[in-house]
Amino acid sequence: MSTTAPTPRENWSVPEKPGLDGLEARWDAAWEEQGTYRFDRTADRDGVYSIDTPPPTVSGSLHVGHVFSYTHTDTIARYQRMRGKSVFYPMGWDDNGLPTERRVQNYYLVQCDPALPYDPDFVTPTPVSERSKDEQKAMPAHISRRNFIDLCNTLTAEDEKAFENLFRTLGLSVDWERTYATIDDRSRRVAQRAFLRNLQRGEAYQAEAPVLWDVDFQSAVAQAELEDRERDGAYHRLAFHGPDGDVFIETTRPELLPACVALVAHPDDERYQPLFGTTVRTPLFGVEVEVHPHPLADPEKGSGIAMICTFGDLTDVIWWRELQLPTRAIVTANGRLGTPDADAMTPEGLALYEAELAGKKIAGAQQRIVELLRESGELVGDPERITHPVKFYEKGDRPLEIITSRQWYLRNGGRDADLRAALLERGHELHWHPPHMRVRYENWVNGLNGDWLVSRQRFFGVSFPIWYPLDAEGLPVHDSPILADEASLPVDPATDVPPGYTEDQRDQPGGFTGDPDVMDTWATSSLTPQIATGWGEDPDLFERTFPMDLRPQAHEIIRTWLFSTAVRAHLEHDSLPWTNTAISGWVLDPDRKKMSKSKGNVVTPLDHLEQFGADAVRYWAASGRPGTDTAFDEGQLKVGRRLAIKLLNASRFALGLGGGDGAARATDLSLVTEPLDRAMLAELARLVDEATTAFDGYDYARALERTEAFFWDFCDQYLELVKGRAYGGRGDEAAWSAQAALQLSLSTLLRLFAPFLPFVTEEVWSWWQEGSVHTAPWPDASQLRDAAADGDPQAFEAAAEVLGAVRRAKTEAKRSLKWPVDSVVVTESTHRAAALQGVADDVREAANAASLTVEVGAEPGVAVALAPEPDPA
RNA sequence: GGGCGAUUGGCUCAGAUGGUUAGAGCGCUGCCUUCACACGGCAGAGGUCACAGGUUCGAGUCCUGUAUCGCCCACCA
Repeated sequence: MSTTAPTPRENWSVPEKPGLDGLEARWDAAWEEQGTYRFDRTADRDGVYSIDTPPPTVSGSLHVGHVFSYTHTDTIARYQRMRGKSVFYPMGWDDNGLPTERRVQNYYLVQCDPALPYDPDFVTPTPVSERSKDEQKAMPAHISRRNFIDLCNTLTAEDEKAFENLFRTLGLSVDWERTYATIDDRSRRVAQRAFLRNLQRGEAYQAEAPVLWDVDFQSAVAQAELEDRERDGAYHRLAFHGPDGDVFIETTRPELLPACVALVAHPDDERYQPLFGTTVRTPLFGVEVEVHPHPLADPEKGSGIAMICTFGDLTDVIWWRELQLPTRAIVTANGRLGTPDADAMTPEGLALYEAELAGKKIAGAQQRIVELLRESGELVGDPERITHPVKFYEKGDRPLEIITSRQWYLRNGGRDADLRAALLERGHELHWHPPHMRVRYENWVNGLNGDWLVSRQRFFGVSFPIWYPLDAEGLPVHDSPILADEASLPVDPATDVPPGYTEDQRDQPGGFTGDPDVMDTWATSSLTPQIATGWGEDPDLFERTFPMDLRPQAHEIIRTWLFSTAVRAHLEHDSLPWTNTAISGWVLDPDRKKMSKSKGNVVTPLDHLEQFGADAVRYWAASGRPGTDTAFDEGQLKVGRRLAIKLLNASRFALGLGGGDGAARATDLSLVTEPLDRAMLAELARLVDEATTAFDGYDYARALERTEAFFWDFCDQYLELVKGRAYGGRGDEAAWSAQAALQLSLSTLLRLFAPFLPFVTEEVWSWWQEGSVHTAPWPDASQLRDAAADGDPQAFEAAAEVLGAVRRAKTEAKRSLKWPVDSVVVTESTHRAAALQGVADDVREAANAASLTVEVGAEPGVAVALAPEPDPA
């Protein structure tokens, strides 16, 4: 059973001079007022299409990349809506975490000091950018944690407004009544509830262990947040002293010599086999360290024997753990050398260390220890300069250190083969668009080297809903944490009191203390499906929307966001969080570099929206293939704008016929009798099939490209061919056929374009149709085929070819296109000649020809005889 | 080191399961102020489909290798 085309109104109103200006504001307001994109929660799960919209980091800048990928998702949302789904399309704001903290610090020039008490009279500072030059150079003001969080909330509220404005102008069909923020109460409640359940099922645990540590942020960071950066370094050749002579190792971290706990070489390395089990003395400090064999030691690297320090890199951690070595940590949380374990050094070594190295920053310590080693003769030769990859926190400025601390972990398969296999299987269950992106997920899962470290030593984030009892000495008993009741969530353990205690017991011996940490931002973001669908908050909504249909996101955060979300849903619901994921590419600048703020090549989208209009910007974005990086091209904006204008004008023509009296011919498809009209509709039916297939496969770009190609052909060929007849040149019935075909095709084309050009299509729709084009049904090919009946696409093709030949003849003769033609003689094959015969009158009229004859022949061709120049006399 | 993707006219890109003279748009050139559109229309020039082999009657399209670019991953002392 085919759906019929929407019925036009009785009275049409086609503007004299249609334009694009102001459409965004007008229709955004109308859609808001009419609730066009409101989620209909009476729909059951099968009738719903739910989208796990990426919450943009609101502390970041508005970026053309946002426009790009959010438009892709919006085209899918609009398509699904027109297919009759109730689209659940919320918007989240990611305002939680370090980027916000850092922005607040810089914006207001403040620093959070958790030791300070809350100041209830605190006044929001003037933004730095509005201060005088002198004031800008002032030191940051120290403020309490709660005041700091207030500032974070103030600033993110402003940022969120800017984002919403951008997205509204862009025409995202988001349900703006369904927004959330990753720091709001609901998100915090969900994050804390999920964590408590992880803890109760044994999926979350705490451990005292070496962790990667950013010395500037003074926080642990997770594997997923690392990046390698090439840095200059140098191999320093150091002499260790053994009973049978010196042993030489090479190191890029000589300042960690005081933290050296052993040497290590490959078990098969004959050069060092005699040393295994013996001890050697470290340079400068004279500490006895044992020489161990271990297969991870690479005989090819350096001198083939390495010093193990606690801790220079992740390999050190493995060796330390597997060889059960002692700990001699010297790097402190703030990136300076601290006090070593006195037992681990000779008295002379300790004295040297304290006099020369203790308290120095790492770089200074390295410089000084190299001087000392040179003086003692234990540095052999000159350091050999190299560049090598060094691990950084992706948002950090200094290399990561490894220090030992107590942290919360969440199991993610990094230490558990079964869980890892289950998560790989989830990756197979998920439908990836494009499919090859799954490999990145698998690479990541297979490369995990530990569980997910979820605690951060920061302030603006979701707290752990945990307290610890304090023993008689006032020390926390970490092994018996006090958990919050689910009903009390969200809690802030710094201000809320755990069950069974009173506030006056806080931080008192025998009392309690709150867990001071906050969760990793991904610990909240990994729950966006649960947050958006009301898990544990609104069971009815959850039932109708979870697991969600689509997760759109960028490829560089497959390892973080996509993976962590899959982990949480697997643990909590034993399911995928969504059935599809659409991975968008990046926007590149014309030099094919990824656009980024630091490179200063970011194009701001607001200017382009203003200059070219939202539909044009969306056109450019939707031309980017799924998962493909796309160069920013202002030329495409012009093309998009031209398309939108063309749509206005072609519509004005199609609807303005017959005196613009609003004769709704499209309701009576039996009116379509002319072969040309039927041929065009037959091709249009094919287009609908193609666009539908493309959209079902999440290939919005293909749907757009095909629709656009058809439309230009429609304008350039069909409209010209049909014009005379549509005006009534050959009688009412012939005109009605054209008018009905025009109305049907326009209705179809507007709906095919609606996901891409929501403003101009809605504008035209409003001239002659009831309701919104965005809630109209997606075009139905079978209805078009009914109207096309015996329509032969070849008739349209042949007509266009002949018209082209006539135009060429006129152009070559430098005549205007309306120049009269005496005769056109077409020679064609039998079938094409027959097809052409049926549309000959349309072609003759469009060519302004006195006669047109079609002959059957072996040599196809078109002979055009132009009318002669009129006699000037 | 492992993997993924890309390489088509000056530029930005299409070319699904291999099949007639490789397509658009921008830019360029020329013409046309035509009653939907000068925020326009019509037409034209312009391509050894990165390179080298191979499969096939036939390859931009499949296979192998090479090069360049981008990205992801990896326990680089």
